[in-house]
Amino acid sequence: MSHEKAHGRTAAKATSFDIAYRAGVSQPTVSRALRGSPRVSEETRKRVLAVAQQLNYKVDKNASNLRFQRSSTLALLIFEDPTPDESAINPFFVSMLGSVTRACAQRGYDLLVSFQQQCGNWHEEYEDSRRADGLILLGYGDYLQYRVRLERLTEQGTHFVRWGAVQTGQPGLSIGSDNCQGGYEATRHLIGLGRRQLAFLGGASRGCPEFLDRYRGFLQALGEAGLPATPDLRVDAITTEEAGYAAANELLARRLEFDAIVAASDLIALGAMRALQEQRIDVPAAVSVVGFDDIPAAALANPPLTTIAQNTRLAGEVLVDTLLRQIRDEPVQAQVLPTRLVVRRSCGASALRPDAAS
Amino acid sequence: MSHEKAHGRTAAKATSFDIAYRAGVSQPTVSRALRGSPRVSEETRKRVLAVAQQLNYKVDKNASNLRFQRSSTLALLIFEDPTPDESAINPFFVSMLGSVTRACAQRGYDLLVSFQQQCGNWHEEYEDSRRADGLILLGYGDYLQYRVRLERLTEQGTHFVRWGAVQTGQPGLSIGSDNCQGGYEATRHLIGLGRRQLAFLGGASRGCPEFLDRYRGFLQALGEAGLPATPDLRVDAITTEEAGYAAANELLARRLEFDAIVAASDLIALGAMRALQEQRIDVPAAVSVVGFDDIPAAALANPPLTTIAQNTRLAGEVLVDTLLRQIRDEPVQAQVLPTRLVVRRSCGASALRPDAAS
DNA sequence: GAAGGCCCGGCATACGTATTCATCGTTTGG
DNA sequence: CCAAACGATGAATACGTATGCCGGGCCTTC
Repeated sequence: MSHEKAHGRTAAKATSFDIAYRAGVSQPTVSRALRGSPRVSEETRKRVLAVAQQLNYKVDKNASNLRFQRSSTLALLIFEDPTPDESAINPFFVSMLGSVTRACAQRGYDLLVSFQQQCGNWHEEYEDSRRADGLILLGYGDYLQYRVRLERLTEQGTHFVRWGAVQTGQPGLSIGSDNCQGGYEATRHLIGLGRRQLAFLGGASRGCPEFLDRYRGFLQALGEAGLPATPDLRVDAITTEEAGYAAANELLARRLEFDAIVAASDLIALGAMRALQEQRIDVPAAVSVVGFDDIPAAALANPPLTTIAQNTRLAGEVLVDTLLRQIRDEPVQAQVLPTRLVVRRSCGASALRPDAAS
Repeated sequence: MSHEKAHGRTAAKATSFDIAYRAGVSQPTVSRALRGSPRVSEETRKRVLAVAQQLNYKVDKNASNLRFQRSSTLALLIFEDPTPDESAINPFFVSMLGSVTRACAQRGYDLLVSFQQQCGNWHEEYEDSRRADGLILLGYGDYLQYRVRLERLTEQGTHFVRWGAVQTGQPGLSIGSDNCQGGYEATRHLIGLGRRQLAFLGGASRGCPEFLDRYRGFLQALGEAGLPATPDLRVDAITTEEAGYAAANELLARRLEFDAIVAASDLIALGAMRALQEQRIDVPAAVSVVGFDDIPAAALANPPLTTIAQNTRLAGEVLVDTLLRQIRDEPVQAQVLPTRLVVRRSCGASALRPDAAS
């Protein structure tokens, strides 16, 4: 009956030996009883469980993991371009983080989260030391040295999945949204609203394959509609609000006619809207704007931003499931997830004309 | 020289015994050499390190933790009111997450992240099973059952720190911003701009102590300026954009004069701005708005939102350091962190008159 | 009535590391 | 020249769990 609650601090955590002693059985029997082995009688199991609960016993994860040669933990590594403000995390990644976290929890895995500078020897730190059974890599890749690292990971037999553009020849396994489809849908929507002179903001110069795919979709939609692709209506930008602002101003400085902007990300789109509004250009009356990602700020913007939503919830689950399958040596494959057009006011769908909704 | 890189998958990870064998020493010597014990000669150490590097050896965290009876891991538990969209995480918590993550990494600790439903037996799951050495609790507390849990944690001797309002009589240790000071600064700023009829959006009915403190600061500033506190100019709201929108509409429905709104959080403020703009009420010309938290969307809003910034970077460090001290049984104490007024356009500082900046 | 099968549970051990204690060889002081 | 001190290393063991193997009862069956 003595609960061993010392004065303020519990003396020592109960072990399976303690349970065994009080239940009048051996330690292996305790282990079997708790793990539901059929080799222990129902009566004994009940007794053991009762004692375990009474002593507030919990299996020591370290010992258990050591025995099992695993960690029942996954690691989520988020790569970001070094930002001035360390706490400003790309909102899209945040959404993924929440989704991955929940997917892990549902499957009985813990999740280790780490933000990585582009440098550093992260590739050695996690699975090698058995802190995690596998890695989830999140980030727009700087494909120069990044790729080399991925190759080392595969060499070492590390289990990992990567979020990003699905390309052939990539080392390792990639899961990503159908960026091309997303860019296509966004563009087609604008064309359906009567827009004819479309600009694209978001770069390929840094080689971000996601943005490149979105641009491909943009071009495809233009082509299908018989509209010309004007190279000068495309401006480079990385995915920050400031870059979007600068890109839009650059676009304005070129003094070309345009009545719509497809931005490669919501942050770019928001920056662009700010630039337009500063110049008293009405969104959406004069220029329609569409973003990509559906970050929280998109819905809060003024006007609310039409955008292409990525299914982060599904993405998290697919990432985790794929990784777990890989860990269990089951067959796995790259996967492309569908996107969804979210119509809000920045494209002027209601103001212009309500057709062309698919 | 044989690297043991099998075909695609490394046969088995190297252990300290493998290193020992190849270096011609015993396993304990390897351990000592790697941990920098002075009891091993410099020559032996070099030999061991060389072999370890060659075999890509990493200390097995599970075994090491088992031996040390710790996990070198902290757990961050984020509590949220159940939201419809699971991936919509309160942006302020996200900022804290980033900060805590970095603070942990700097101190050699791993971070386990978990989002918690308000129910569930999380309090038993982490430290009891040695998955984490301590807990960081983040969330606006529902202080009904929440408090009971905290008391159980202290009873069990679990190490934890809580982010939130610092109150006497709280079980456990709390770190939080000076919410009262923040509310005071925000209000005084508005008064300094000539505003005289100030409304407050954000509830105390649900007993959120943070909001209550912000309201106290609001009242204090009003009192000092000799302005009356009109009870009807206060509307309840939880911290979502929708709640802010609803609260502002409720306020408008009361048909009272007001020329400024102090919102208990940025999300509430953004919702309120949306409601005002829908009614063609100009922000900041007709009504100044101030928020609280400085979430990313605040800067992106139109007009950009004046707000009270919490020092999340400092907060993360203090949380982690305090927790680590507590784990090491060093003396610790609750701490209140300063806030900072961030002036943007929603309060009309530039438009009205540029005085009263402190 | 004896042999075999089955059900339960205990004994021994392995997982990989870090520390305590003992050992062995060497150096130094008397 | 011997003893004591010292420095470097190895042997043994503990951390807590999970499982292979074995043994002891009890029931069944011929």
